[in-house]
Amino acid sequence: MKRKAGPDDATDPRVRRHAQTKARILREAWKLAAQEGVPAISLGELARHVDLRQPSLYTYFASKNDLYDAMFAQGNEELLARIEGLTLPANPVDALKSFFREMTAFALEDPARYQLLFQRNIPGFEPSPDSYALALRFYEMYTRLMRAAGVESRSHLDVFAALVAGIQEQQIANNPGGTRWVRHLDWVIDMFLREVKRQKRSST
Amino acid sequence: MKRKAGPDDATDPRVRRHAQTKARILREAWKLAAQEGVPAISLGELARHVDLRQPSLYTYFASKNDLYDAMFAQGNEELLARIEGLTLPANPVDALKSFFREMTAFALEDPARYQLLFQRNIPGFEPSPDSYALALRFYEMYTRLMRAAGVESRSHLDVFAALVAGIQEQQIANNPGGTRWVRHLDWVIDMFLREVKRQKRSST
DNA sequence: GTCTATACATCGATAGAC
DNA sequence: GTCTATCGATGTATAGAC
Repeated sequence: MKRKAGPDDATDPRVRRHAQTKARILREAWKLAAQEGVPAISLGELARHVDLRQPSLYTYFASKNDLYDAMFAQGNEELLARIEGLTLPANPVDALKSFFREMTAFALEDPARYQLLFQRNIPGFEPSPDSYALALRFYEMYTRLMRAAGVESRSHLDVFAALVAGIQEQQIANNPGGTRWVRHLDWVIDMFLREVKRQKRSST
Repeated sequence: MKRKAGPDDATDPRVRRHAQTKARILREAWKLAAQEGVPAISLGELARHVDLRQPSLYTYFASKNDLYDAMFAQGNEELLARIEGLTLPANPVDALKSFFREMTAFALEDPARYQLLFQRNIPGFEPSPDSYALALRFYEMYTRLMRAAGVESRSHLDVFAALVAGIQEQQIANNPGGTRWVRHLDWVIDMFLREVKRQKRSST
């Protein structure tokens, strides 16, 4: 008995073409975001770059927020694929360094994407629960690696994430393309782990 | 011989009134910024709050950028007044902690002001040279105190500023009104100074 | 110095023909 | 699915009367 093709059937050529155009729009949206920042994307400009009229975009995204949400989800998927694809060293400290090296490379190669995923300044954008779940998966990986390196408390997790974000943000804002800040990440990690050990020692 | 009153003469009642109205506009602009963020300030809304029509604002500010610049300068002057008004402990480390305690309090009491002064995300705003000179004075104070505490290299100054900014930004973004991040500033300072000492020791 | 009126631009979103 | 046409709102800035 032949199954009737639903709107999600990837073999339906109309569905395939729809998905392809949607992907093309997203690709172009990332390009625009890289040039002028995510908040500066306008649907009119985006439509011109994909050879469509601006209202036609609404066939693919119900609203501008929907477009942002698709970008947010895609960015998180890219990040997760890269992080989960890493073969991490057995040594937990080295694993942590590899993790952050990869994450920092990801941040620097597309600051707009980093802004969308981690700074979330974009006015009027709120990620959907489904997209946000992807972001949580990254955070869980972070906590797991930190725990393996001896960092357990929420305070320490909070502070360390803030320190790393601070370095990455200064790098992107003040020295794009360089390494003025991020080249110090390794010793900052060592410094922090030493401090955690020290606090544990002195609290007993 | 009586001096002719120029347009800067503070005794000229018209000049005084102009300055007062300008100050009132600025006060209201800060209020609006605190509510919806600096970039969301619109001249129309601002005019309504000071009981003027929107075009009348152009008597006081030549453009929106001029308004931002006046806010930027005023914010920096407030910060400098607070910092320079501190009676700092003789111990350089304690002095550094006092300095950052005051700066953090300043940041938390008006996140929009902090954003304008230190994050500078505001689209289309570029501070004038005069205003920027104020920001440099703050940075000089920072370097002076750091040097007194044994931190000399540009790398260390860079990294530490990034760490502090990271903590402050996470605090503002994720826990406004709380102390989830900033309550750790003191031990982060200690940790950093210890690390600098350690690096000096091991490099000889 | 303040006002009315308006120019001028940009933007997101919808209606409805094809 | 794409288009033209348009709505409706918002925004900065200017012209010119009073």
